[in-house]
Amino acid sequence: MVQIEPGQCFITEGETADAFFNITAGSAKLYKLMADGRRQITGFAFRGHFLGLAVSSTYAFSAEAIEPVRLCRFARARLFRLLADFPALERRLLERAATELVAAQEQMLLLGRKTARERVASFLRAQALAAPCGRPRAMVALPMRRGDIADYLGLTIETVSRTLTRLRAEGIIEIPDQTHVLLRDPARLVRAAEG
Amino acid sequence: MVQIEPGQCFITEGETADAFFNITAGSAKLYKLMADGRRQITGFAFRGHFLGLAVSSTYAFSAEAIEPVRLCRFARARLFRLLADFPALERRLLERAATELVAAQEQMLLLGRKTARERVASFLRAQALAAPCGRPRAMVALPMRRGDIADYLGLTIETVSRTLTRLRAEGIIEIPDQTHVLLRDPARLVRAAEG
DNA sequence: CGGGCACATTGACCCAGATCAATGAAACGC
DNA sequence: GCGTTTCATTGATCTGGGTCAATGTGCCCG
Repeated sequence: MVQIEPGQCFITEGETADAFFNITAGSAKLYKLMADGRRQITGFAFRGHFLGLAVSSTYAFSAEAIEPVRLCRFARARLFRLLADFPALERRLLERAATELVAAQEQMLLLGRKTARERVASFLRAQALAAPCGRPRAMVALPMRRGDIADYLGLTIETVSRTLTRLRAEGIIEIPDQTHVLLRDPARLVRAAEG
Repeated sequence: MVQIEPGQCFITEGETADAFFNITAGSAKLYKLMADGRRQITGFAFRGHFLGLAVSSTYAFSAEAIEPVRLCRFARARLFRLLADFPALERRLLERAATELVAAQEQMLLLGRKTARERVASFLRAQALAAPCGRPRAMVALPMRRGDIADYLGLTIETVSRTLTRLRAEGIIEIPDQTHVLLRDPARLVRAAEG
């Protein structure tokens, strides 16, 4: 059990993948960097997320805490022993991987084909649905910075900010503070997410 | 064992996911559609590829043959029996899923942050590496249409065409015919893929 | 309480790539 | 052999979102 403070990196792309993690609390961002500093956030991870299931010998992405993170760390060898002892775990990991693949495909559609407005609306919708608790909530927590949202949606900070402002002007959302968005008109948000 | 002709769709997004496929020959494109017809190709599938491992009850994407495809079709229940009988298969699927996740993350970086030139160069590079045979080849087969490449890279047909023309003008590639590209200067191609 | 810092918002302008519009160039049926 | 269809290429123009540049707005710490 390890505690990671906000801004601290606990997986680095390209390093030897000798461990496997399970987040038990907090939130983190997963990202890939290009040589010149361009960054793509490939996902956010919350409680229950498994990380570092690398097939290759090195990690394919980096991970950094957003809010304080607590995580269980397994050495790679120990993971394989666990998999051998508990077949149900392997099934569970396979299901998780399949779920993540579906999410990744949805994100490719977003990045490749959606407008800025559709991306931001889709993101807010997804955050509302994926929230730790069960059913979609009107109040969405955004623990990440605007720059993180931008790097997740393939946009710039300015475009994210302008788009949120426009959605607010249209009465679709409210922005009580920088880390929260209230979905005032979910139906129109869904329409904005499609086109 | 089923035979699918080019242009024929054998998985449809949203339909009940009652089967699981393994491609034994040919090539296919996997894609998601938006209501207004915008399309994102999330990947291409060749011999050996597993398809349709849906966690949810419906397929998350459609699949259509590019070249004639031969595939093994398993009913969902039969897959679960196979998984129970052959634990090695489950491990294999988990590895495949992890590999696909890594590829999906790389594609998110491409779609979110790379320029048109970098996307096309990255694509050619990846096709050279992923070719059915082992080591990277100079002659890359592109069985898909320009429109498929465009929808895979989040570009338009025109931009793909212009970018290929420019890479050829620079002496980085040759285009002997519409379905083949010869990598004349792999080192510069790699540089073009990064920035 | 007030200066400084980190982050977000807003405005003015620009450009990579989209769109619109011909023009090639294979492949096919007749 | 020769229209016809389909796909790719090329050119001209337009625009959504990027870039550059201030301007807010908390929040922390002395």
